[in-house]
Amino acid sequence: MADVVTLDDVARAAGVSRAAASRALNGRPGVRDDVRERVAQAAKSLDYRRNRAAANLAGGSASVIGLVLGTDRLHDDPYATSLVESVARAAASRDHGLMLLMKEPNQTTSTRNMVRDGLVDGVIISSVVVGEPWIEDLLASNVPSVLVGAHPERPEIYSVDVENLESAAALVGHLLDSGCSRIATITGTLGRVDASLRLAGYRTAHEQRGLTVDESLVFVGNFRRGVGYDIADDVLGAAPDAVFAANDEMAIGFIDRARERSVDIPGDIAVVGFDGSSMHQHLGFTITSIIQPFDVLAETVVDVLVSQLAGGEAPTTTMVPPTLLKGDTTIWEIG
Amino acid sequence: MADVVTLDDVARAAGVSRAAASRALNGRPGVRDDVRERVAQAAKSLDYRRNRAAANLAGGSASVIGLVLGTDRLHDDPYATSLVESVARAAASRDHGLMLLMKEPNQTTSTRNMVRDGLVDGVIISSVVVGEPWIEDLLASNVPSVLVGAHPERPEIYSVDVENLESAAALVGHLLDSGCSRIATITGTLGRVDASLRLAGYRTAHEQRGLTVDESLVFVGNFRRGVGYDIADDVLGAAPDAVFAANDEMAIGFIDRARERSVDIPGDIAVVGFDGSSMHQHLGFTITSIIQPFDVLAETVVDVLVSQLAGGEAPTTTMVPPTLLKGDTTIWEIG
DNA sequence: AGTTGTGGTGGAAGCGCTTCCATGAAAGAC
DNA sequence: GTCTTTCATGGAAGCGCTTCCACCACAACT
Repeated sequence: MADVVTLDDVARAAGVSRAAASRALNGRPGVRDDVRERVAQAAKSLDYRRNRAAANLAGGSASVIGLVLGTDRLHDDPYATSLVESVARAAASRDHGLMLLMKEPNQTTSTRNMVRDGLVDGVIISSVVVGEPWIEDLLASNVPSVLVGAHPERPEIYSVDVENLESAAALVGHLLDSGCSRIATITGTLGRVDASLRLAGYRTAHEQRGLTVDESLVFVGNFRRGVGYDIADDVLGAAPDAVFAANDEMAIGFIDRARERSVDIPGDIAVVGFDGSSMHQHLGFTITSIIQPFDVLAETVVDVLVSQLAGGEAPTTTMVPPTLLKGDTTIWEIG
Repeated sequence: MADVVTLDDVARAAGVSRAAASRALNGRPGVRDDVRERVAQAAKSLDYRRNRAAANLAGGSASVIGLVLGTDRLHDDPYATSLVESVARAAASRDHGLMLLMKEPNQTTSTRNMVRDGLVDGVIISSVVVGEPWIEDLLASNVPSVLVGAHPERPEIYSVDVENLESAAALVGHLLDSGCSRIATITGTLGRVDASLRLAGYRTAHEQRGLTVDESLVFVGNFRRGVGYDIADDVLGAAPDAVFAANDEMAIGFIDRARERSVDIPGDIAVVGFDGSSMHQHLGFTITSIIQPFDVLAETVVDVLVSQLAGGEAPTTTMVPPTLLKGDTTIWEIG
């Protein structure tokens, strides 16, 4: 792969030792400013790039982060897909590599090994998998890690999150305030944090208004579009005047079935989702939803991890503000 | 990160030198079988994992492959999404890491640098980007690489492909043979190899039957669902009795619009797509299409790359057989 | 002037691995 | 029985980097 420019070359060109050059380039203290400048110049003019494998081996960082996904399928999981996309972008813009660590049949070994093998400096973990043995195993190995999505039972782990509970409560609250009284909900995969929080938000909205949740309006889903479709008949049977699906995918599934049965949305039933993923799908309509700001989320999570790697500090949990997407599946007052 | 088991430990436990242990573990010649066995035992019982950064630095391989994507968006690109998913799985199952190298604003540097930085042993490149400067640059740097999708002008580069042209021709041929006479086509992004080949297949099917293509039935698209929708009015204006969209996404867009205009599919117009991605989308119907066998494709492409890295040989171009998906958007004879 | 900082600097060690090369033992050839 | 060939084996070098530590110069104190 052609002649490689090493740190030695840079040091020589700058007239300093390799040690000084290394410090200069890595922003370590103990280098005079003019020397630092001189080294930078030399590096640039030689088109130097540090060998990350060597840096890593010598105790530095390889500048590679792993993204641990709680799923092995991307093709029907807009949330995971958007996360991958955004994190990849954010990592690249910070000159970090992104290693994709998907949940695998051989998860136990695979992901853990990538980390053990020293290929990855730190990991970003989708919080939905916290609690699973292979993740606990990973966390126990003390790799620097940041969760996407705070985990209530693990407040000590760094995390970046949107306000699942509050947002869900606001969304459902809006429905209640605009006159809906029988709001059904299709939950996400129970046991997943985001699913629980969104369900909790649903309950909170009711409680805040002194209302009691009719438990027969709570339907258990799994975040997949298919379940939204399949469960729609049951939901319709409960005669709700609104539906809060824990993500847009299930909302889409529900709407598909409802329309097949000639139910008017939002006329007969208002529908709200979560994630905002309906926006990208050219459905012909958009679902009222909470938009996960994936780009901001990803940039933040990468920044938190990178600063953690650099030994810096950051708030344990960083919140990212979500946005309300006023879609076509609810009725909005004029103005 | 706890105590790390090194090759030295393994060698000591097996009662051999580090050199021998290395050779044994890497399947290099010059080690007696019983020794090889003993080393393997020791490694297993110590739960040894080689440090890939060190291996890489020392001239070995890091067992990391890069996946170079021709897009920076996954969320509305089922093809890219499926590719990522399948390649990640295939790589993991072969104990290789997968570095995601998306096309970036700073593509020129980013991807190239990851490779230069020695983080990646070889790359898998989506052939759609061959010809772009940053890719040419990458190829010129002599990194072992394999294309997903053969590139007609670069037959010398290893590639794995499905028969785009032949499959498209078969699909369109089927429409012609079943009585359609005005088949419109919505092409992919012109300039992309797969788009050209599928269009060529469309023409070939006509030629094979001594028919001439009515050029007013050729509509230029870009593989996105939106364009399928937007261009639908024009397409319908040409009064076709069938439509061949260069991928399922555009077919979906077209169908959405056609149905809004109360066109019966497949009654009034038969529609065929490509990729088979409609399968995963719970649309309520499936589009007659050519299924890209992503898992097979991914495994093959990873295998070709890995064997290339190992210095082995492979056919320059490997073809993977696609499958016909008999969907609901064309009419099939009974039986 | 003598002493104690202070902070920039380079020498050298060493991260864990692969591979070159010299060594030595075993096996075949004369 | 000696001489060569073959092949497994271990010693040692070195991949490119970071960092420890000793060093030195200079400034700021008694």
